[in-house]
Amino acid sequence: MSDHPDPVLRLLWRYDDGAASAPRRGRKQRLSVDDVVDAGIRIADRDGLPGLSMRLLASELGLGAMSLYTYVPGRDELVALMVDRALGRRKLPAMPDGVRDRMALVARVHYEACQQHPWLLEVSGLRAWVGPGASDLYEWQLSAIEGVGLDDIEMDQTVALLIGFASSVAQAQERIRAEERSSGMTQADWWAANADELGVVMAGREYPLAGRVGAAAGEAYQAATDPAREMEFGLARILDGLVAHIEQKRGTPA
Amino acid sequence: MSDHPDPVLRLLWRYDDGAASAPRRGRKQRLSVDDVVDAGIRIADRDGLPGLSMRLLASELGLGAMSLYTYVPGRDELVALMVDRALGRRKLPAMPDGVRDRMALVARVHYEACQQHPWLLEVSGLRAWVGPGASDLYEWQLSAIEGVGLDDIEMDQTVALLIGFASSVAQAQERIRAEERSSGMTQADWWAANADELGVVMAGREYPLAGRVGAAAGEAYQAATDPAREMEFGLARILDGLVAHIEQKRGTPA
DNA sequence: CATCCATTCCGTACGGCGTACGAGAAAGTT
DNA sequence: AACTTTCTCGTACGCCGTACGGAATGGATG
Repeated sequence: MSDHPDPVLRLLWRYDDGAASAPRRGRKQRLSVDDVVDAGIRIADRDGLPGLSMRLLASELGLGAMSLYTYVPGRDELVALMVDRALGRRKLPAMPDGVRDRMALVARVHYEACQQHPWLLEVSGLRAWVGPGASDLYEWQLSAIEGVGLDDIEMDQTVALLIGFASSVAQAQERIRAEERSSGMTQADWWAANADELGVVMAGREYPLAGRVGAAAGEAYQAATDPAREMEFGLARILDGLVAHIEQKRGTPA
Repeated sequence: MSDHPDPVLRLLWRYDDGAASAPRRGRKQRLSVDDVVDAGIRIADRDGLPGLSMRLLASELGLGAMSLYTYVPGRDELVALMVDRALGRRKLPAMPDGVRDRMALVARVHYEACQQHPWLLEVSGLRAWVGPGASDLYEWQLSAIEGVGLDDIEMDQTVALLIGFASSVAQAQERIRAEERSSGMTQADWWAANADELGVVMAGREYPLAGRVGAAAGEAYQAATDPAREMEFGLARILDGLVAHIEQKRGTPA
C-alpha cells in the first residue's frame, strides 16, 4: 500500500514534526534551512548551478562541508528547495482585466524569474517537487484563466504552454549571455573572427536561407536595445492562438 | 583584427587541413572521430548526459581514457559534436503543401529528435556551435516558411518559437520519465503514497484551483495511451496564431 | 636495410566533486 | 555531575575531467 511518504516533503513545507511542543535536545543549529537555501541561491545566481558546490556553500556560511548535511539530505534536495524558494519568493502581481493580459502576465512573470535565476533553466534532470512556492505560483497561474471556459486539462496545458515558452526564450538569451561571458567576445566579434574560417571549412556547402536569415537575425539581435524582441513576437502569436481558442469555445459551450 | 578562428569549427565540419595530399606520418588512429561521437551518442541515449564520462566512453571503444583526447579536445567539444550529429543525422522529410502543415512538421521533427536523444535537452550551458548538422536543419526549417510573406527576422523567430515549444513539451515528458525511472514508481503511485503526507504537511494551506486542475491533469496524463496530448493542444494554438499572423501580413503587404 | 620523427596510445597523477563514517563538542534532561 | 541527544566537521572513498610524459607505431629519409 502506501509506501513511506517522501521525506523531502516535510523539508519543502518546513513542517516541524508536531513534536514542536517538546523542546529539542542537544546542540542547536547555528543556521536555518532558509539561510542555507538562500546562500545556495546567491551562489547559483552568481556562478551558475555547476558552480554551486557543497564545499563552497559551506565555506560561505562559515561551516564545514559536512555540516550542511544536517540541514539538507544532499545536493539534489538542496536544489529542489532552491527552486521552490526562488519560485515562491516572488510577489505575484494582481491579475489585470482581460484574459489576454492575464495570460501575458503569466508568461512575463515566469520570464522574469528565469532571468533573475538563470540556473532555474539548468535544473532539468530533477524531479518536480511539489512545494509551497511552486504551489502558490501554479495556483496564481491558474487563476489567470479560471472561468474563461476552458476545461481543467486545457487550463493545465495553457499554463504549460505559456511558461514553457517563457522558459525557452529565457534559455536562448541566457545561452548567448553565457557564451559571451565565457569567450569574452560578443556574438558579432565571433562572427567577424570566424567568417573567413567558416567559408573555408564549409567548403562549398550552401545555405541560402540560413545565411540570409541568420545574418539578419544576428544584426537585429545585437542591436538589441530591447533584448527581448524574441519574446514579443512569440508571445503575441501564442496569445492570438489562445484567445481565439477561448472565444471559439465561448461561442459553443459544452 | 581577426582573432584566430575557433579551432573546433574544423572538427565540426570534419575539415581536413588541405594538407590531405601529404599522407600523414606516424601511428594511425584506430578509430574515427565519428566512431567516438556515435559511441558518445549511444551512451548518452542510454545513461543520460551526466552518465557520459570520458573513461566510460573510452572503455566502450576499447581505448585508454586519455586516447580520446587525440580525437576530441575535451568533453564539451565532444558534446557539441554529438549535438550537431544527432541533429544532422535525421533525414529531413519533404515539405508538404500549406504553411500550417509545414510549420507543424518543423515542430514535430524537432520533438522527435528530442525524444530520441533526451540528452539534447540537458545541453544548456553549452555554446551553440554552427556545424553541418545544425545548419542543414536550420536551412530545412526555414524552407518551411520561405516565401510566405514573413521578413527575415520573423522567419527566425517563427522557427525559434516552433522548436522552443517542441523542446519544452519534450522536456516536460522526459522529466516525468526520468522521475519514474529513478524512483521506480509511476506518477500515480507517488501521489497515492504521498497524498496523506501532503495533507499533513500543507497544514491547512488551500489550493482550490491547483488541486482540482492538477488532479484532472494527472489522471488524464497517466491514462496516456497518447502520451503527447500536451503537444497537440499547444501546437494547435501556436499554429493558429502563426497562420493568422501570416494571413494578416498577406492582406497588407509591405 | 637502419634511422628519424610525427603521431597515437595510455599509465600516472592532480585537483575537484558528492558524501559515508565516526569521533568530538555542545546543550538539554535527569 | 552524569547521561543522552543533536550538531559539527576532519578524514577518506570513489568518481570526475584532464595535464603530463613516456612507450609504441609506422611513414619518410638515408
